[in-house]
Amino acid sequence: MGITKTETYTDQTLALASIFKALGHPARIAILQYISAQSACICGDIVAELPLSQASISRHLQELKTAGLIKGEISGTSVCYCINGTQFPFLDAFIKQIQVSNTTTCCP
Amino acid sequence: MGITKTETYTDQTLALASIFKALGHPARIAILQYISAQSACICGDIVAELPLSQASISRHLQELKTAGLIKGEISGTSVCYCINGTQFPFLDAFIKQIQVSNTTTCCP
DNA sequence: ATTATATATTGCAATATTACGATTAATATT
DNA sequence: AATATTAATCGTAATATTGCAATATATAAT
Repeated sequence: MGITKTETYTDQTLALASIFKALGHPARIAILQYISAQSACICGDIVAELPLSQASISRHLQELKTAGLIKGEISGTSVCYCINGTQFPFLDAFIKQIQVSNTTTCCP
Repeated sequence: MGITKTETYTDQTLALASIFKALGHPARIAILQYISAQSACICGDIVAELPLSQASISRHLQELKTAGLIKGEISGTSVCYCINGTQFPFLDAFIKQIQVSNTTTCCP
């Protein structure tokens, strides 16, 4: 029914899932890659770069911000977006944790 | 509109997004963690472990398998699931790539 | 062969996501 | 003050996801 029983999962599991969910769209991957590719941070020319409307980009940026993957600073009439690195070690740890078990034992 | 213009993104971007999307649900995170927590691989007692119906678990397992995150081997009447480690270095590389840019420069 | 067990698949219904156009809010420029 | 620019928000339509019940399939045990 499209409902997820959030109370039955640990906070960590829910947090991981929500961050990965934010990464689970090509537009948001592309936005992250674009922001990270510039040495300085970028404002609204992400709109010019991607084949999406300004409204759609804005929504994706909002989702990335909510997930804690980017920060946005208002500078005059434009907004400067940058990578927020705080969540990535968390993701990294999860990936490593899963990966390690793989190398030890698996199906015979 | 729920449509994603797949032709406008690179294959790599699409691949990353689809793997992250598969990770973007707490049930699937929990399934991965459960499989990896066991030293040997596990069959259908994932159903006993999580508060979801057998059908729902089956769907999630299918999605994880499609994303290349797990493998399933039939052994008699049960299926043995294991982590498929091939995709994780790919994810790891992406995360590192984004993270690096963060440390160099960001909003003043 | 029949029954039991384990997993997969299918067909819904409820909910969420995605994207767009239009509008709004806020700051800059003239 | 009037206009332009930038970004967020709202409303709407199309599509996808999620989860359950029911069913199907396949192997094991009796």
